[in-house]
Amino acid sequence: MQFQSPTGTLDIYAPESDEIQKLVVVFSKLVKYLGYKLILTPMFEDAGLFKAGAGQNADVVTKEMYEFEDKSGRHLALKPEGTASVIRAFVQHSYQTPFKAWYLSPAFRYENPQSGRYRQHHQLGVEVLGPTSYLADVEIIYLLDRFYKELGLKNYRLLINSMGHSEVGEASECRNQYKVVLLKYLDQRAELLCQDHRLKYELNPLRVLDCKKPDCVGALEGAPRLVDYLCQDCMTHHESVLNALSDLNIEFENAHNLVRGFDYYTKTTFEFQSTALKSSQSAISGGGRYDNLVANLGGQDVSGAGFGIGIERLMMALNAEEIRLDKSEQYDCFLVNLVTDFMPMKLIDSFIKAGLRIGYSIDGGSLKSQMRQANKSGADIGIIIGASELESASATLKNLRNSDQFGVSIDSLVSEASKLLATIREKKF
RNA sequence: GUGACCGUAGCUCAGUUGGCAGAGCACUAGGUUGUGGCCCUAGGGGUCGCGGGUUCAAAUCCCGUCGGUCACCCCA
Repeated sequence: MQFQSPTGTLDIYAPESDEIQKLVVVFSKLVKYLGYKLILTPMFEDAGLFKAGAGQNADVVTKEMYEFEDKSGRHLALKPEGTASVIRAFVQHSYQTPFKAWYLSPAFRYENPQSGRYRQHHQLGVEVLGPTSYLADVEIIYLLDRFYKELGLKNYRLLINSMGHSEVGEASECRNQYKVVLLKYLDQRAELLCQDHRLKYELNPLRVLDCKKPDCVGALEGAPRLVDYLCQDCMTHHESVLNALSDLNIEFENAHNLVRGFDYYTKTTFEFQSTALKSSQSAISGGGRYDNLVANLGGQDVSGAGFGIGIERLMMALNAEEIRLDKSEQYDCFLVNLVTDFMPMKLIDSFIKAGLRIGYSIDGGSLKSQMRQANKSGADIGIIIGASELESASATLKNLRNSDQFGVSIDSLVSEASKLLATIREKKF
């Protein structure tokens, strides 16, 4: 019986996994400079956590969540996004603020796969908990921009908006005031909206802003804009963020209709899009500020901000720009062993201790066959050990770039190999 | 959940009005004692996604199913 991976899931191996490894290393080094610590949280949580977090209006939670009961009837769900778990851990363990964490985590959503959309994908993300200042927003946006630049990504843009603030049941808050205005506007043009929203725009009028259908886009021309209804505090915050980004020479576009899918965002929301991607999923990261989320999940009144990067989408964007992150060959040296009772692991150990990557044929084979393997492996140096070499406690070192070869004693093999490698690389590169 | 297109060797694909399952690349082994890359020769590898139906005969036609790709909703 053969099995295959479930619909919408990916097996990722070299060379793609090499690039992902590299990308994670770049990211983890970068966030380390600003004090972020890695956090590992469970892949599944109480299903209620995500409902309380991302909200009842988020499709990701209401119709796309992998929910199940475990053997003792607990109602669990595979995490559809990264933030809720981190907040839950923060509250549960009473971590101190300012709290800065980064994560690498799979995320699961039961949706129909298409380009850039899978049932399991992977996210790199950060969360900053505690700070209320606009600087937190600026820092995480800076981080993303810096990250993309270090990867060599060029064709991307930053969309940014402010959602205002909105506490449960507080009609006076600026987002709620805007909602009333928008609703009034939509009421007058309901019949112009797309089929979907014509019926359900009242449920969550903000969602209509996000609609890409021509009907809705047309009906929204001249619609009131959220930024114009921000309260003083939200307005100042928003302007401070934008000014700081300008100061940092980080280009952005005001996206008055950018309303992200999770209910928890307040004030800043943003999205980075790849302009190199032709498919309809061009968002390569998204995030924002969430000042009520910690409290909503049972914690103190603690502000927060964070983002998630879709690794698969970032890979697509890198690919579209023809950026290869890890070009290195598999090995520096390749051991060709012709003596079946010579056990090579000791020799291999001495290469590893010297920091040299060494390949060898585990199952042996003819000289020709092992040389072919050496060639394919991309190694610069071949090390041949046969009966005659063993007799004289030596090995043959071969420069695979120009076919020169010479004998060296086993004792000096590692140092001679390093020396030869250095000369080859100096000439070649 | 909805819709369109597509499933033939590890990969990219050809396969005519239904008539013996193919190519290129990749892989393996050789090309005179122990030398890779180019070249030459040979070889291995396919229940034609799976199940049913029509037919003397199905990769080819019909139905179903699973998978993939892309799009909608929504999102990374």
